[in-house]
Amino acid sequence: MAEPSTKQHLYLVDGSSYIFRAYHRLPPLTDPEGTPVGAVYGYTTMLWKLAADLDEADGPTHLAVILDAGSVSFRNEIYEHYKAHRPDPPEDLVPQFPLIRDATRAFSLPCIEVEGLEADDLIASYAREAQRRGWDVTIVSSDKDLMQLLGETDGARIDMLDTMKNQRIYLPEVEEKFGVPPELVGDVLALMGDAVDNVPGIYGIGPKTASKLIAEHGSLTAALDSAPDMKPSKLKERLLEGREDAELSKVLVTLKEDCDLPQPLDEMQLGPVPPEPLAAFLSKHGFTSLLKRLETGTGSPARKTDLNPPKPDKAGDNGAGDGTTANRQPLPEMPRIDHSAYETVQSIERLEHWIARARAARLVAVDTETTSLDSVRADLVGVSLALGPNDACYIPLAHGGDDMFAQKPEQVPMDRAIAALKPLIEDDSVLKVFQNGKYDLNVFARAGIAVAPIEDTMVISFALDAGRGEEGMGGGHGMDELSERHLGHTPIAFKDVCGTGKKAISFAEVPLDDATRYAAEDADVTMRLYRLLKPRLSEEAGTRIYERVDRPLIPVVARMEREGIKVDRARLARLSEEFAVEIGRLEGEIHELAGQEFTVGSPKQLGEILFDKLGYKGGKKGKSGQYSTDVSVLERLAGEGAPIARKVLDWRQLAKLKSTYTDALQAAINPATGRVHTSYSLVGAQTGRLSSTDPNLQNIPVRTPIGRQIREAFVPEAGNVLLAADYSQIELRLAAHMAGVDTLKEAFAAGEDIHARTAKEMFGEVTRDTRARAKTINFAILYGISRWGLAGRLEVEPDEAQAMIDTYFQRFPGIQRYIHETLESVRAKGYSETLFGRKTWFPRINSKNQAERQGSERAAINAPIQGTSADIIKRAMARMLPALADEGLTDVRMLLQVHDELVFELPESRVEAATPVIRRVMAEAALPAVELTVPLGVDIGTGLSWDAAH
DNA sequence: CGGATCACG
DNA sequence: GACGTACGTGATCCGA
Repeated sequence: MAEPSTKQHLYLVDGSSYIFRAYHRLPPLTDPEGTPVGAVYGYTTMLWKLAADLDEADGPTHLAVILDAGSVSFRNEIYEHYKAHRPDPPEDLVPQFPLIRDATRAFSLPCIEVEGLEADDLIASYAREAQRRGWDVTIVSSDKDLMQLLGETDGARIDMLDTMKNQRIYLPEVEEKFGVPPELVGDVLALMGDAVDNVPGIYGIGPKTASKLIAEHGSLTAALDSAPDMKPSKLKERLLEGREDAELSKVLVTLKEDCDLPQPLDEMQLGPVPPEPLAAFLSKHGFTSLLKRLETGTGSPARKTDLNPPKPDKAGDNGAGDGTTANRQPLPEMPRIDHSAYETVQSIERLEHWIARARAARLVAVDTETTSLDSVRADLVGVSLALGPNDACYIPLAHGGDDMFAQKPEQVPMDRAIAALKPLIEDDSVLKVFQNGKYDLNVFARAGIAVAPIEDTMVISFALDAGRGEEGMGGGHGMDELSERHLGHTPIAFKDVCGTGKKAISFAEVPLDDATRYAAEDADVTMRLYRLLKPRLSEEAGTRIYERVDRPLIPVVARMEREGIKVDRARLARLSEEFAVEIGRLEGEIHELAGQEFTVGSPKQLGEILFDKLGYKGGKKGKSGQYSTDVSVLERLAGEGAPIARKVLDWRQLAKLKSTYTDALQAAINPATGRVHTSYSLVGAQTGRLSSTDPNLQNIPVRTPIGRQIREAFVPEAGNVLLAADYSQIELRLAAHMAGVDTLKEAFAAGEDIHARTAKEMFGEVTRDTRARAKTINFAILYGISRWGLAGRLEVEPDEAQAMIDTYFQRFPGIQRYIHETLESVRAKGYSETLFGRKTWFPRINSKNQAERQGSERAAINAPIQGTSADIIKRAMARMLPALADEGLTDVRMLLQVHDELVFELPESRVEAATPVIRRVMAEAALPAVELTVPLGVDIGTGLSWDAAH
């Protein structure tokens, strides 16, 4: 081996870690074919710069790219959880992994990966080998694990280069970050752990403590050995308890420096880059500025002798499905979205053609375009259909606006199109796939079309992935998010087509070519999502909840939205006025007491008035540095004789009622129906509950007399009544069943007052006070109790609260076991389950962050109970109208759902007949799937307002 | 646009 | 080095 005349300098590029960082720092570019290439572009420019540094003083003479191969390494044999909790890479990054290899080949650079070895290990081994030969080495990465390698041996130096920050990393930088020299970095890492790689470290020891300990004792072993002699402290306990974790972690973070080297160092020599494959690559992905530079030779990259000839490129055809790589979630074989493949259907003949094809396929994705987000007000503008990837069309129906004299584009007349589509959309042998089908059902309903049968990708996603969102990755079920996550594709944004804010235009004004790209793409994406998600239902046990609970509910909830509920506008207006007068009066008094005018609605100003100006005691600032002025604080001040506090409380109540209810509800009345139509979200709450928006009719006041006046404004049509049916204590009943608490089950069976019974068990006697406390404790149990939380609510010391919890567990054996078993199961599986099989995911259940973890634990205790209750009322809703119809009660309308309550409107004459049916359907809603060991009680009332029906 | 507050189950 | 104590929602207002 001849000694080189000048010093050799090997650059080792940590390709895998680079691409993750580039992805997050660069905008989401796509190439001409629609493949996301933002990270690849960053990677390409980096290689360009490195290769161009060939003749620089400290530049590379040799260069190789090292990649991770696969997701399992020898470290998993040592520790099965290693890197186990890494979120899957973002979907628009996945197709870029194979392109990294393409880019490297385009530069004719060696690209090295070995199954079972991480890039870090290969880098370490190559670096040491080069160092032995007396070469300098630069590791192009910013991975802290690699900092262990830095330093100089026999004049051969290893350093790092962070190209993103354009920063050299050497001993001072390591010292600054870890407070120790490179050879001790591994020891620090072993103590502190690494949440991203799931290296445990020692629980409760962070970077600060870890580097302090290692710096002080000189090594991990010495630090651990020192523990027994330390004076008693949390740290001492943690060190003693965590010794094994730390030793395991040390093994995990130690780099393997003696890997077999698949390609000799000499072959990594860098020379001028041959322009040919590079030009082809740059042009394919639309990197035009680099292409221009290559052609003009300005700053052209260097090249190396061609030892790694590019192979024929197959992966590039699809950008996905290249199963060779860290691509752990291979995309299905679908061609990329191609907007030019879509058809604009402008004649009845073409429409008939598409309808015939859809019939033959028996499966079609459908999407409607309208004038409004409010499905009950929306007018139909067009319909899109998709039969398969890129096989989609858009049928414009009302483009050109409603100006009768304006020039309108050629389109099938609305009535002819509706007449042609109706038989297809109503055909029970053709499955219609929607994304959020409830919306389209309402739109079609207004056009006189009753859609069935349907599938809904949004609802399927919810059955599979509720709660699954993690840091940096959305967990929603909207089309754009699903497309990003599952297809790696960003659909055209609505705002790019219609604009936003004042300049926004109606979809009816969008030119047909833009409209077609947008609308047909939505149907296309929906069909693609369906193909991907539907098979997962059976693979991941989602079929039961989807088919038996959520899917049947879609048309039922759509119908409830269309029904709406009548509100008495005059009554609300009167209330608004009364509230306004009272608010004005209180405001004057508050200003008087404060000695100045200020914005009463500003918690910031109020806090300063109360605690700084007026000098009341006990002001507590939160982390925003602001005094808290919430009810509990103001109640306390009022009790301590601060007259202003009571007035502010009254002011707040009225201001809330006026702005959120009396004013807003009047504005929400649909002029066409004279009723208020809420929109329910089927995927809003992670537990499976519905949520209600625009307006929210699930939080109409009920707890105070003044608030209940608002309920009085919810009324039936003349000759009708409102009927409210609610489950009594359903969550406590379910808890008694699920935890198998005999005492509670017996009490429910006997129809006892459950809080009173709890009081008797807990305190020996039932008084107003003990019953109230028992009620609080019952709820605390459902929500995942902590002694401090309960102490705060009951205004007792944490010790006393703990004693009550102990008593509760003792009196109601089963509860503690339920909590323990639920948590164990969620920790192991990652999700909780309801009695009907609904999953809720808890990605933070094993978090190292205590607050985060405990939060997840409380939610996980509650989710099966709240979720089972939601399943039950949903089943009742799906059965309700058919059950009533069976009794000839076709004029009962189901209007609202408020978690454990259903509200109906019906002719007064029907109350007697309907009441037992409603009661039976609700009480038996769990059957036959689940046989509960407690009865479900249902309270029913009727009246001429929602308030009176209670 | 986030925080504070408060309406509901 | 800390931390923040009850589950699940949505609407409104203030103020940066």
